[in-house]
Amino acid sequence: MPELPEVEVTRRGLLDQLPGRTITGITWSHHRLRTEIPRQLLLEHITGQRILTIDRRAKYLLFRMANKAILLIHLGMTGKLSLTQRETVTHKHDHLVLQLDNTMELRLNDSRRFGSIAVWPATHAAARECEFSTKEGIEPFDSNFAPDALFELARKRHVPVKSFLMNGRIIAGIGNIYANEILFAARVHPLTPANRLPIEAWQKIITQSRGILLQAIEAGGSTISDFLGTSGHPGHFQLQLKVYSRAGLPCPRCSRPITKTVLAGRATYWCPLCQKRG
DNA sequence: CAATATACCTGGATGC
DNA sequence: TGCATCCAGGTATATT
Repeated sequence: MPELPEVEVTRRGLLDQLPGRTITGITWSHHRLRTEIPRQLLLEHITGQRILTIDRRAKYLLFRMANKAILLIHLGMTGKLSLTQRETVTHKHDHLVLQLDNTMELRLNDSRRFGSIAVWPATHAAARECEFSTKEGIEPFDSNFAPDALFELARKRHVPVKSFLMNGRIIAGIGNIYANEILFAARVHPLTPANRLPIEAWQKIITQSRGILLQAIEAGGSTISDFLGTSGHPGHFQLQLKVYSRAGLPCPRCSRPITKTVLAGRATYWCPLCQKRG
């Protein structure tokens, strides 16, 4: 579910309320997420700590604690973080609950359990973060997300440009919904081999990536079936989607029916008239 | 090394 | 109503 915009919307929702708060207790489910919940590390390094701030890298949230430890949360496909009053009924698939020093708690709900939780103790946090960050791709809002850089990275890659955009080791934060939308906005055919795109096409992709992701953030993200912001409200960018999940419906630009295929296991949509192969 | 397939899960929609 | 099947926003790992 959550791509960069949904993770960023979650981060902003948390920033209103969490910095300055202390985590007074932690509970968890007996299930494992994509990885085992690091229960011992949570107890030792996060319980009793004050939250300084929350950052985002790729689709990960980094909770920076006063003791310099870092709590890392990934939402997977169905993860949602919510800030709720302690007495509010709990839900099936609540896997982590951070009790705060007021009447609230932060709950992680994730039905498919593709999310993950990690704790980096203060003594290793800086090194772990550095190591982690080098493995993640370029941030779309970073200045090094630039045409010449992408052209160079794509030089030896014959994969379709859509797979290239979705490769988190190359570019951070772009998942299936936004890859489809960005390529429509840039008028680039999703099956174009990455190494065949001229520098001008990369420029368009960059401009449209930032435009689409920003619009999506402002719209509170996309709620396809279950994404909710931290206060429980859905996003509404799904109402502005031009091609994603719109197979057979008219292209908003030219009215031709939107085409769908499956690429590397992921649904891929484009307008056969507006998006030409490079 | 690059590209693809597979595995990890639940739940909603669809079809019989 | 029940049951089987397919599909879904992600990513690490194994395999070609």
